[in-house]
Amino acid sequence: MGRAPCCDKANVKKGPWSAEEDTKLKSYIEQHGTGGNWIALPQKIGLKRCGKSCRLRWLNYLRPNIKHGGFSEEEDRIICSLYLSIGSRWSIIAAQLPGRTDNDIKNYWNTRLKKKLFGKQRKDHHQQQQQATRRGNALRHHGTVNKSNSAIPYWPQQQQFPVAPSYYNNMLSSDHINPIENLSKFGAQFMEQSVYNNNNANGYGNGYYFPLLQGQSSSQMVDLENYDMGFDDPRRVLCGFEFLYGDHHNQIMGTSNSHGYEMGPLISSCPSNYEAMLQDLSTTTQEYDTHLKIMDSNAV
DNA sequence: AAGTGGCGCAACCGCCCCGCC
DNA sequence: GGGCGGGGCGGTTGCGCCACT
Repeated sequence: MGRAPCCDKANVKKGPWSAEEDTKLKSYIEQHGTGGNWIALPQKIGLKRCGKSCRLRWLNYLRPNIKHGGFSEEEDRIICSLYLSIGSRWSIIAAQLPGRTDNDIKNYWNTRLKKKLFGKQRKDHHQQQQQATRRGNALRHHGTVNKSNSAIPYWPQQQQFPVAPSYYNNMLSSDHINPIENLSKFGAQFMEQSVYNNNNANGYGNGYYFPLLQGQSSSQMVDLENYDMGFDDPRRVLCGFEFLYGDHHNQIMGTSNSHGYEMGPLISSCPSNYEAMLQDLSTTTQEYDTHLKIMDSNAV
């Protein structure tokens, strides 16, 4: 047996709120507060709405100092880093962004930011133009940007490497977070070790994964024997995603010892089919190098 | 002009948490 | 301690708008 509904579903109005309903709800709460009981609130005001609906309307739209749309780069960055840390706990993320609601951030993530970060399959130029036009129109329609911004290009395409296998999770004591998977989602690049060194003479076999360092293209070889940069080496960055390592830094990046550099355990093992996944990638190394150059030129 | 598909957003649904009795 | 019920939350859906065919 399910629990009783919070209101009489047959006698409540659903769908978009009218201006009159908004006014009623807003003026009442501003004068009397919620009274600590949302369920009873609509009856007091004379609204044929579910209490939960009233709460949602107030929190997401009517309460003061709410911002809609127009997310800044800084807000993007905060959302991304928090999402990586805590996942889809939108209320907590929203608490870090004054004026933003969890619903707004959730929508923003699902409709735009996710695409920006995950990238999409490469589409032909025509399709990208189409999407840019449509998005610009949509933004104009909702009044979030002015016309001068309507021609902003579609989200840049992000090179996608397959995510690390889930059994890495077992190697983490704290929680379910899989750093490689998450870093990959956010654009961090990992290269299969055999790309750099095929002879395995140093004890590293195929199927080991290196973070692709900033400014480094997949065509550049890395000499494992001399791959001994310290933790403070400025080259040791993952295209700007190093701030996302958190507690898993050593597990990803490994440690230095008297023999030189050792990859972290999360990089130094993988299932045999991972290589096959890599081979299935349609994007070639050349395309990726081009992508890097574009990123570099955009960064200037 | 009509149909179609993509997109973004508001709102709903249903589950879980937690305080109260 | 256990049940109840309101609040809170994340996932999902519905709808309007627009461009394109």
